[in-house]
Formats: sequence, C-alpha cells, structure tokens
Amino acid sequence: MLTQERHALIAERLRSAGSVVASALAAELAVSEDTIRRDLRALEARGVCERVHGGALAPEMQPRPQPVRERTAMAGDEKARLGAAAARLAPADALVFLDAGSTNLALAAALPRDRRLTVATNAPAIAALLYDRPGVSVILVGGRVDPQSGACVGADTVAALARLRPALAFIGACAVDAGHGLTAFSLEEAQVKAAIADAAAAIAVAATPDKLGTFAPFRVVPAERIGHLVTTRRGAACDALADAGVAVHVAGPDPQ
Amino acid sequence: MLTQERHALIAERLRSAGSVVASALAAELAVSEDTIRRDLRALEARGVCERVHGGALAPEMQPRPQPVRERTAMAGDEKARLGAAAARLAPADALVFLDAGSTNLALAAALPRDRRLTVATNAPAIAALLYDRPGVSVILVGGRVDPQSGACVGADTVAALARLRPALAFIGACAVDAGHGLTAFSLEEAQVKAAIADAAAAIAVAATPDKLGTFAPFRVVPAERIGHLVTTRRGAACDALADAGVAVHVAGPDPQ
DNA sequence: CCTGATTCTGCATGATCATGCCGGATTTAT
DNA sequence: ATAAATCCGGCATGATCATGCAGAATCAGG
Repeated sequence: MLTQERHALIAERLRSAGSVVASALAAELAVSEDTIRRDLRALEARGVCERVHGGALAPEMQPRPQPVRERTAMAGDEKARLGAAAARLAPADALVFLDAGSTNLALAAALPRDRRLTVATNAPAIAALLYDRPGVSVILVGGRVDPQSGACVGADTVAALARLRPALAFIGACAVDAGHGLTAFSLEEAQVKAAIADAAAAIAVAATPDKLGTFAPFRVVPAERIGHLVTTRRGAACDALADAGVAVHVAGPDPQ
Repeated sequence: MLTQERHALIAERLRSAGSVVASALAAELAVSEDTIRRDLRALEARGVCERVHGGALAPEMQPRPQPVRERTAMAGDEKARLGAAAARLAPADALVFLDAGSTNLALAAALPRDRRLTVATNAPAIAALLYDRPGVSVILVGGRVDPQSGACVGADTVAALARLRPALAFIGACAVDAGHGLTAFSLEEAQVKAAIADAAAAIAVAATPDKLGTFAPFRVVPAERIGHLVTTRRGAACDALADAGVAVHVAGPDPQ
C-alpha cells in the first residue's frame, strides 16, 4: 500500500467517522504505529486532522455557528449602522419579514419610528422587541425554537410561512457568496429561510463583511434571487454579488 | 474512545441537558469515575462547565440586558417569589404551557435549571428568555402579537394550540374569582386562553392577590376547572377558590 | 544495468500521558 | 448523628509519543 493511498484512506476515515485511533489503524493496515503517527503528522501539517493522544480528530469544519446570545454582544456599533441602513429599505405600510439573527435584531431596533409597518418574524427576540411599538404590528410565525439560532424552525413554521406574502424579506445570512448564493449552517434553518424566500416578493440580506465570500453547507437561494445586500465595507465579494444583479448598499461609518 | 471525544461528548451533553452526573457518565462510557472527574475538571478549566457534587452543570450564561419594558413589568420581589413557587408545580419531562403575562414571565425566569422541560408559549418574551436554556426546549405558538398583552392572539394561534396537549398550562390571569372563574379583559385574549384551557390536561394559575376576587368581562373557564392557584397572600378569595376544588399554594415571604 | 540520493519504514529508548486504584477528607442524605 | 456517596491527591501501570538510527524501497541519471 502506497503512502498516499494510506493518507487518502485516513483522510476519508476522518471525514466519515470524525476520528481515528492510531493503534487500530496500524493493525488494520498492517503497518507499525510509528508509520501511522507519521501519517497523522503529515495530515496535520496539511490541516486535514488534529492529532490527539491515541489518534486524531477531524478538525472543526465550518466556522462554528455561535449562539445568538454571544453574537449579539459583539460588534455593537457596526451592527447598529448596518441595521439603520437596511431599515431604510423597508417600505412603509407593507408587510416586511424579518428573519432571525443578530443583524436582523439590530435592524429591528433601528427601524424608523415614523413608519407604519407590519412586521412578520420567526424570531421571538425580534417580536419581543417590536410588539408594543406604536405604528408597528407584529405577526409571529411560531414553531419549535432552535436554541442555536433563536429562530422558529420546523414544519409548523414552514406551513405558517406559506400563508404570508411579504413585500420584502430580510433573510439572515450565515454566509453569502456570488457562486454559492445564500447558505445556512443547518438544514432546518435553510428550509425555513427557503420558505421565507419562496413567500417573499423581494429578498434583502443584511450581513457583516465577514459573511461575504463564504459559504455554509446548506443552500437557501442562489445569489441572483437576492435583491438587496446591505453591508459595511466594500470588497471583492461585493462586486461579485453586484455582477450577479444584487443591489449593494454600503453603510457608511457615520450613519448621521 | 479518545479522551477528546469524551470531552466533546460531555460538553454536548451539558449543552443539551444542562447537567451531567459523574457516576452515570462513568457507567455509560465504561470508564472509571475518576476519569470522568478528571474530564470535568479539564472542562471546568476551559469554562465549559461548573463542577458540583456528583457531576457538573452548564455554566450560567451572562445575564443579557433585558429591555426596560420587561424589567419594569416584573414588580420586583413579590413576582419572583410567586414565580419560584409556581415553577415547582412544573412536572419534569413534560410539556408545560406558559401563557403570556408578567407573572408568567417571572415564572419562566424562576424555572428550576436542573429540570428537563418542553415549554410551549404564546409570548415572544418568554420564548426569548428560555430558548437557549440547557435542558429546555421551546415551542412558540405564533400569530398576531397583541401590543397590549404581548401575547399571540387570533385564529392562527387558536389553531396552533389545538395541536398541543400540555400536561399543565399556566394561564395568565387578568382576574380570578370563585363565582366567575378565570376572566380576561379582551375577547381575543379570552379566546386564546380558552383554547389553552381546552388543550391542557391541567390548569394552573399564578396570580398576585390583587387579581383574586375580581372579574373581567370575558369568561375563560369556570373556577372548578382550575387545578392549582399560586399566590402570595392567603385571603377570603383563596378560601372560596379552595372550596371550588382549587389547590391553593401560598408562596411564603422567604422562598429560600 | 549500476550507483548514489532520497524517501519510507520499523525498531529501540526514554519521556509523557491517560487511567485506575487506594486512603483519607469532605459533602450529602437519612 | 451516622452512613453513604463523593471528592482529592498521590501512585503505579500500561499505553502512547518523540527522536534517532538503520535497513529497505524508490528514483534519477549515467
């Protein structure tokens, strides 16, 4: 068995099982444990695995989705500017959908107070923030609440979404890329976001620049389907999205 | 099983259940309790858990600055005591419904952290408070959000309620009286509360003493249908309700 | 085909790590 | 108050690791 074959096999094993045990691999492949260890060192140098005592683990794949609670704490100012800029897209006297996420929560907080709006959301935090604002009526799309994202997900949520026809939906972005479109960290999130996209007449995405040019495992919509992108810094990823037909808005450092 | 895998498993268990028991983990993973203790020590050093006698707990998340609205609604100490007393009625591993209202919000905040629960609610504020608690899964019943009560109301809400069968429902009381039963200030609220009552196997009411012996225009359920009443001061209205078959719990000044 | 260089592999050795067990202290429950 | 469960520190043991070295396989060029 060639060294590279062994490497490929170990990498495959890491992908499928998430971990490998050095001694077991040595026995299975009929080589010494030293050889396996050397293999693991080589793979680690290439970032394919992370060595631990006894074997190796598959590295954490995607940038791990942090719980919203923690995300909301960071980057307060930038999120606020983003929210204010995005809020200007919200048409008056229409049904606007706000997906869950820290950016959209900031967006909700930054909604202009002089505008009459009906806001639908699947995020309890957004509903709790807006429900007693004068001039704003809130429709909450229920379902099981996902602890990770703080959003309602599941079949009930998707079914309830089918009865709404928002003029504009702000979909929370886990990752946006011109090639991969809008993507999400979990299947359930992606299903809900896709249901929102299906229902909405137009789609807007508010995202911090670190989300741009990245992608997550689950596809929501292609980039062409995104009408507006609001972010805080112009970059290569913005241009690529603009080429795909997305109207890109950059929120200046001073929102006045 | 690799040490790191065990660590990851324990961390995951902490996230989902909120606590782990050393002896149970040792038996389940077929290692000695000493090893588990060492694991817990390592995880504690990384801030993943907080060790206690017999096992470990998920760390308290830093208290998030709550919207002023929610804080003011709490009315301080009395509501908290009431909430803690009422929370003791919540059966473990069962579906519990929490209606909207400031008392029930306090109840949600006072829920024991070591209990596994599924909580359904029609109040975005309660869902936002509970959704990322370890050991608690939250189902949000959606609908139009009533600005007055902060609760979801309307036909969609009633329809969604019909699919739940909570073992116990804490219905928010606008007014409770032995003769008039549980009553509400608006028709829509009353309809939703009645739908909750229909769905639930048992009904509990947590109410401050000023609600007792009073009534409001819209009838929800008769007094006989109320299983438990939790309040903070014994009085004539309590006795009348006890005569109607309600189990009355009085939360002492020191919940200890 | 031969030769020298390079790489891969296995083995030995001493160090490090993970685990289980034991005795005594501490906490919890009855 | 007493018994049981739990915790802590230390220790012994076996597994695992890093390193250096030597033989085998592979390869390039003559």
